[in-house]
Amino acid sequence: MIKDERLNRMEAYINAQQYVSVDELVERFHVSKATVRRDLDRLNEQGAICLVRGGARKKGGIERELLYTEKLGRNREEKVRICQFASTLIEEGQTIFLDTGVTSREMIPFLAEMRNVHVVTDDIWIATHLATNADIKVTVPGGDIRRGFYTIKGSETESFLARLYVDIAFISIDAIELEFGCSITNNDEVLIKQQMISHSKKTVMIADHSKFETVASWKVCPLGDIDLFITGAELSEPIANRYERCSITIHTV
Amino acid sequence: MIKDERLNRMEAYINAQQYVSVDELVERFHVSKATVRRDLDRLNEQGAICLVRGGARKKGGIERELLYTEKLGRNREEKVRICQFASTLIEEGQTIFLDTGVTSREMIPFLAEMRNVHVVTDDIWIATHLATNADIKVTVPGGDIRRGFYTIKGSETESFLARLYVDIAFISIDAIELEFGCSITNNDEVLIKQQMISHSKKTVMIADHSKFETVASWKVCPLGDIDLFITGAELSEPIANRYERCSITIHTV
DNA sequence: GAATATATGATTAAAGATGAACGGTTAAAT
DNA sequence: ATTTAACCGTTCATCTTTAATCATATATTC
Repeated sequence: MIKDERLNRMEAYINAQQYVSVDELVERFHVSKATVRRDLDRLNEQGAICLVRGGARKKGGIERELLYTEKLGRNREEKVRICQFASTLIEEGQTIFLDTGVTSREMIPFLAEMRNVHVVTDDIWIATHLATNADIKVTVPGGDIRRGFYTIKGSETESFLARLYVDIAFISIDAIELEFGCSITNNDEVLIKQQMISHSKKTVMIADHSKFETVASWKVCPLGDIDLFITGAELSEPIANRYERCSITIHTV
Repeated sequence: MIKDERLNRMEAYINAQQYVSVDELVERFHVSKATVRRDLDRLNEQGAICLVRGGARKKGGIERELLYTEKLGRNREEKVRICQFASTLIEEGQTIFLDTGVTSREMIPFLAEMRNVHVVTDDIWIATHLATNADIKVTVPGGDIRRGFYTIKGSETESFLARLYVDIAFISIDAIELEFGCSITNNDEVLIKQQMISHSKKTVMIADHSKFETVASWKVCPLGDIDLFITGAELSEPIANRYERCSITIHTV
């Protein structure tokens, strides 16, 4: 086994077991005590575990896992704010559609705190994480997986969503512009997004401020189709005002 | 094998395995250490993988979850053997169904090395991992997620699978017994498994030896419905023979 | 077909990782 | 308080991995 792999597994093992002795690790990883100690030292330096006499102990809290995701993606902190507000719109007993995308992922922790909510999502990454962490009903449409993006797509997806009507559709988008409306780079998802926009009591767009005043290849809908845009306070005042003047509702958080 | 193909496969293999040593790659691709290193360097430059001492690691966060199950799962090594053999049954251009379950998960690395194969699975954990690691077409049925098990189920799933016919269905099961046949503990999945068994040219059961000679609550099908059972060599000779005498085909690995 | 570029495998020195041994330290048992 | 056993850190010899160089083989280009 590669050293790096051993370190990773050791960390995972310690986290799973709460506490492990050096001898136990020697057995499990087939290395000498000296090496185990060196490994534990290293994990300790990284702040991954807690050294104790005779072995190591799991470090309390989730701070490390957060570090991972924190690095992922631009404007993550803004996305969290957007989703926090978005989640307050959801009421007990409602069915919501959660569109695929990295912004939508930030909804997971807030959905995890809810109970009587039914989430339909075309993102298997989100579905998988909701299935693990949340105690709510999760449904996915059928279809083909778009590699790397975890998106379910295709005719099967479209016919599934055609039969679905939800209370709120949370849609994410690549570009927002007054003239061209909402647009995305991938043609495959146009029909799906359109369907969810028309098959929902309320359509909410979750998009960080960088999406405004840009245009992508494929038009999804005019801005008027969206009931509410949620974006970060980073969106400049003049731009926001210009949209408001065209009767577009933007909520900045 | 030409260089470009080797690089592609190497990348897929590393992504599927999480960690791979230089020696392992030397074995697998029949090239020298020097070449493997050069290949890894190149993949690293492209940002496709992550170099570590002794080999390479999948880029991005290591799937901790996989590492957990790897250690915690019973008979994992046997399951790997079973899946390795099972994967050899798949031919170029075929569509296969891969049933939900921990055994099925071990198919992922072998599927990751294939190209022209279409996988349909009712397990979003498997779908997510194939979407990340493998370069093959993946399809999921629509339906509700069974919490903690990552299984897609419900009437939507059933109607989807009713419209599907595959070359090989790889089914996993909780219990196998001569009289009662194949059975599972969860009623929800009975119909789905039945549908896949009848809607496939060939039905292959992947089950570790501990499943034999046990009975679970819900009958799925008689043993005769299964074309081939694959299990570990741990299955005792007398038991295997008894099944063979009843015209049940068991392949032990 | 010759010249050039690219790919591969062998060799080797330097860096890194490992395991054993030893002495000092700590914690528990008496 | 003393003893005892386990634990920890250090040092050093050994083995593994890496990176660089060179020679050979294979493709490409003109």
